Amino acid sequence: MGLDPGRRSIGARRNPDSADAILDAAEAVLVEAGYSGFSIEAVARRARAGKPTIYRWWPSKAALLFDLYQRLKRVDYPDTGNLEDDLVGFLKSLFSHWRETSSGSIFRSLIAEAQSDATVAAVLAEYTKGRHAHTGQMIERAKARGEVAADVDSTLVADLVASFAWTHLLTNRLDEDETTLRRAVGYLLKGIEADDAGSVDAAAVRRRRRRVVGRTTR
Amino acid sequence: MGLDPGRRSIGARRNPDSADAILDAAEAVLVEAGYSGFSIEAVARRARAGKPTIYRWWPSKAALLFDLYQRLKRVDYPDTGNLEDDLVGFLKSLFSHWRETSSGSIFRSLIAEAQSDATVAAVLAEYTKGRHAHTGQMIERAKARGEVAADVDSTLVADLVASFAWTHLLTNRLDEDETTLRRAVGYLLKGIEADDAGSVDAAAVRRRRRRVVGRTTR
DNA sequence: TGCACGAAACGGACCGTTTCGTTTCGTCGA
DNA sequence: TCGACGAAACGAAACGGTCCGTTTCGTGCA
Repeated sequence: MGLDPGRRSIGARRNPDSADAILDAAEAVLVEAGYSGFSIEAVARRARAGKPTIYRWWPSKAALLFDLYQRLKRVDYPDTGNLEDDLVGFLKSLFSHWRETSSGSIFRSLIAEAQSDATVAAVLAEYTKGRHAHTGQMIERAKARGEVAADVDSTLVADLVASFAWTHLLTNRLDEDETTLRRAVGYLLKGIEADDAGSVDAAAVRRRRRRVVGRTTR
Repeated sequence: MGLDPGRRSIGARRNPDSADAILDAAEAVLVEAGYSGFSIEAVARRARAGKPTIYRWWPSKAALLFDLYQRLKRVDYPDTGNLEDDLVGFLKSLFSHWRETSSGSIFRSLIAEAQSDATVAAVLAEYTKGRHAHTGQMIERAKARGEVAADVDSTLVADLVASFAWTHLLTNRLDEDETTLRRAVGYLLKGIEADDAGSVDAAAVRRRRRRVVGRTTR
């Protein structure tokens, strides 16, 4: 929370009831009216608060959304000793959290807001960097167990996983069943290439990489 | 274009110059002022057109954006005979198209707009479904060549590839070099799991799939 | 004569800010 | 110990501004 930055001496303190009422109202407005109906005026009305009070503590609509999101966000980064289960568990946890709380709407709104406000984009980038680090650790653990190749870029893998989650959030597809999640994770872990004949050994299969420069046709 | 639906008899026809001027102005405004500055008023001002003229032909800001996007969109779906090259080529083509024309800004705006307007979301979903079909065909071709396992869900793979593209668009990361793209595609094609010892054959490596039910810990 | 056009204006919503009177709460002196 | 004082936060109202989507008007083309 952006509380009490430049307090000098005496005077009334920030009213925590008011702050709570505003956050509660913000969440309610977002859920009931959606992102398009989410305005500072609407939040103030609902919270029976003055607009200046909101602007005093939150510099922008996005700051309010961020506080709102962090008030809810609790997602598991499982550690089962098996990367597939870790990733599937993470996605399941994230999707249901987004689905069943207002977190989904909030995060969607933040991403949308970031498209028209560079400041929000920067903060969001910082935030997701931290999140990717968590996911990356799951992969690094698997690497340490010898489950994942040593030269794998765990940041990039985390990026791929998060991308999947983001797009499904943005396109209202948070209802994927576990089978689909497991399949998607499976592709990432084991690839989609055919096993060829059973006689060819693994290394050879993977080494068969044509580096054709590939003039792209229309 | 949403042109001339209920024309009855005589009278002045739609002025194509005006339509072009509006689309040109819309593109210019979007590029110069960004999505936050992209308003019907601004477009009308720039095009020296009346707002009613715009509203007459485009029911919403999003419809204008769609027309704008389709005026530019030309992306390659390469067919090199090798899936990795196809996918990398596709991503390269898409990223550079988004980067070097106004397409990127336009599509970003469309996605953002879809977050606050269900109609736009529906149209966008329809559109992307068509695009995924194109990507899916690349995978199906590879399947026909025996390059990809027969039971792979090509729609889901297309979804993963598109997700990567979307997030990079939305987070201003369209400048990935070919190496990174190739790596990302490689993970999807070949997986990230370790090859284990060189002695183990491919099928065995891939068959070693632990289906642990995996109680997720905190 | 019918329709598209540009221009102007409409009421309404929201923006971010300012003004006002009130309330809350440290502080300091009596 | 207590009450006056002042700084700061508060709710309410109003500001000028922008944009929304619509209506009205006069002009011009077919």
